[in-house]
Amino acid sequence: MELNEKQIQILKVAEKLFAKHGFEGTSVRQIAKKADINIAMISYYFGSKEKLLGVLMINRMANFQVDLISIIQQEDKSYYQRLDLIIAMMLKRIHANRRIYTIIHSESSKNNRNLTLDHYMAQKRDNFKTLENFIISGQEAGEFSKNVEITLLLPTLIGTYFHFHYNIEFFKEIYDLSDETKIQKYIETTLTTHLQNLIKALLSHEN
Amino acid sequence: MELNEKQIQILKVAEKLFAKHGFEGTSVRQIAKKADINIAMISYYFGSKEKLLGVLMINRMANFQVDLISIIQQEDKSYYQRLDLIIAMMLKRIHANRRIYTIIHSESSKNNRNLTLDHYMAQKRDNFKTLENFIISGQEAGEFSKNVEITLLLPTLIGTYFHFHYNIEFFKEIYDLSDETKIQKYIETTLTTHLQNLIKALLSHEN
DNA sequence: TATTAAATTAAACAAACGTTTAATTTAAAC
DNA sequence: GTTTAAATTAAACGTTTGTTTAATTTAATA
Repeated sequence: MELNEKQIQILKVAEKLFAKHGFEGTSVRQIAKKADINIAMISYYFGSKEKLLGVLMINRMANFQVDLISIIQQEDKSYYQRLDLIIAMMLKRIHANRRIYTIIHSESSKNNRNLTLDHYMAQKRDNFKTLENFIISGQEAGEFSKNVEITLLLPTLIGTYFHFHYNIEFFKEIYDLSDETKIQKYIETTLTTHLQNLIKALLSHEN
Repeated sequence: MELNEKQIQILKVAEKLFAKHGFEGTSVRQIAKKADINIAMISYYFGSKEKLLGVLMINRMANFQVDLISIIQQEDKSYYQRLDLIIAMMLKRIHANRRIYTIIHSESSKNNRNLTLDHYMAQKRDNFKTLENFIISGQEAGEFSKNVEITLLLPTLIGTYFHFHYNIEFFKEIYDLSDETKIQKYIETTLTTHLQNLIKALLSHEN
C-alpha cells in the first residue's frame, strides 16, 4: 500500500494516540483533530478505524528479519560478538517501534482474530527460528553452553525492555531519566549492557 | 471496603473482561450481563465504572510485601536458596493476578493521574527497596557478585513472565500448552527454573 | 479554458456508551 | 403484621461513538 503525506501524518498521530489511550480509548474525532483533517478523511483513506490500525501495524513491523540475518552472516565475528550485536539491534528497533508493540500487546490479548495479527505472529515465528538456529550453531561450535531454555531468551530480552517501558514513570524516579534523550541513552547503554551480560552469563554458565 | 457476594462476583467478571477487552473496550452492560445483574447495580455498588476499577486494583494487589519479607527473614537458608524462593513466589503471585497487572499496564501508559495508580507505585517502590537491600546483604555476605544492575533484576523477572503472557498464543504453538493447567505447570517449572538459573548466573558471574 | 477526477467539508445517521431516575420488590427490625 | 431500609428493576437521560451522505472545493488533464 502506497501512502501519501496526509496518510502518513494520520498514521503518526493515530500511533501516538493508540499507544497512549488504547485503541478503543481513542476516537476518530481525536485523531482527526490532532492530524488537522476532517473526520471523514479517515474512512475515505483507510476504510475504517480498524483498517487504519492494520495499515499502521504492517507499516511499522517491516524488515526485522533482514536486520537479524545480516548480523548472523558476519562469520568473521565470534558468536558472542554477534550475540551482542543482535541484542543491541533488537533493543534499538523495539524502542523505536515501542508504540506499535504496545498496541499489538493490548490487541492480541483480546480474542478477535485478525489478519494483521496473524501476519505479526508469522513474522515472530520466523525471527524466533532464525535466532534459535544461531544459538544452536554457537552451541555446536562449543562457544555456548547447552542446558539453556532457548525459547525463553527472547522473552527475557524483549520482556525486560517492555517492563522497563511500561513502568517508565517508576524508573524515571529512580534514575534521572527526565527526558526522551536520557531514556534513549539509558536503553542503549545500561539496559543493553545488562541484557548482554545476562544472556552471556546464562550461555557460559555450566549449570 | 467490605464486599458482599454480589460485589465480589461483579469484580470477578469485570476483571476478566477488562483484561480481555481493555477498560474502554468493556461496557458496563457487558459486565452486568455476564454477572447476571442489572446495569444500575454497578453504579449503586461502586459509584461508577472508574471507581469499580479502583476497588478491583486495590483488592488484588494486597499483601505482596508481607510474602516477600517472610521469605527474606528465613535466615537459616542461604541467600541463593532464599532468592529461589522469592522468584518462585513472585511468579506464582504474578500469574495468579496477571489480569489486574495487564489492566495496570494499559492504564498507567495513559497519562490520567489516578489515586489507585499512585498507591500501586508506592507499593512497587517498597517492594523494590526490600529486594534491593536483600541483594546488597547477599553481596556483603560474599554470596552474590557485585557489578550487577540490581535495578534491572525485577524488570527481567517480571518482564520475562509478561512477555510470555502477552505472547501466550505464540508459545502455545511452540510448546504443548493447550489448557490453563498446562500453562500453570509450565510457569511453575520451566519458566521458574529458567529465571532462577538466569538470575543465579548473573549474580555469580564475575564480569 | 473546460472537463474530469480527487480531495475535503459540514451535517446527519443509528447505535452504543455511562449514569440517573423513580417505581417496585425483598428482607430485616420492631 | 407493620414499618423501614436495602436491593433490584425497566426506562430514560444526554453524550459520544464510527461511519456515511451529498454538496463543495481543489487540482490535474485535455
